[in-house]
Amino acid sequence: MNQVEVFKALGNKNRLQILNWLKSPEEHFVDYVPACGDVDVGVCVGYIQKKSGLTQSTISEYLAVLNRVGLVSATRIGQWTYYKRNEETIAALSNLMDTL
Amino acid sequence: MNQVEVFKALGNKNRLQILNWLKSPEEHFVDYVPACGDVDVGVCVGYIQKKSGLTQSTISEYLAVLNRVGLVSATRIGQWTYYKRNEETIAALSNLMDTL
DNA sequence: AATATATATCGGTATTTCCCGATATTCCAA
DNA sequence: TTGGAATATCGGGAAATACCGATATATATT
Repeated sequence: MNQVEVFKALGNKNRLQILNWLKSPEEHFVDYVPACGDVDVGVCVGYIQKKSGLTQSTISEYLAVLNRVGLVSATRIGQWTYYKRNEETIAALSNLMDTL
Repeated sequence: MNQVEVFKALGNKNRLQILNWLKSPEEHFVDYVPACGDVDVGVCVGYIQKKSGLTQSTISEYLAVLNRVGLVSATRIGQWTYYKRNEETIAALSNLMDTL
């Protein structure tokens, strides 16, 4: 995990917001239904885009940033890409903060 | 504490480095001596500047940034300004990470 | 094959950040 | 009170980031 890059990714209110929304999709996304039955793959780009009010390209870019630094993971299913939090990285970062 | 601003402050390898050096000044700064007897006021700008290799103005600016977001605190004594980690903010951030 | 939908990528402008040199300010010492 | 030392602030060029619209790509439907 690249600390500096992770912090940069977190240094933006919209990305921070997205990360927060993804904590409880059912609460934040009206139309949300767990995508693959029992396997939770997260939330598709379109939902996040609508809720954010930013453009599709911007959100796609932001999700790519979060994905690149490992804060979320992506799953492509058909024409949708689902993003969900990568709790491992987030936990690792949390631990790292204790030794910052 | 402004999360976004704190993360921005942390999203720079030099500032992250400084914060790390300040964890154990006696270990990182050759000439370091606790400035005010038993009261630890931290490390003066000059020491940090020399170790970093960056210019005086840049370091002064970086320390101001860290100070503004509450990651360090400053104490002016005579012609020196001493900076030390603000463990309260750092701990608060660490806790906040758990609920990120 | 043609079309529609979801997402990614590209190109661009405005803003911010990085880091510098020069200058100002503050305090101390002679 | 003049000079020197430590730090802060100012002005700026280069690079990165924020966010957009337009276009490309991939998949699904007909």
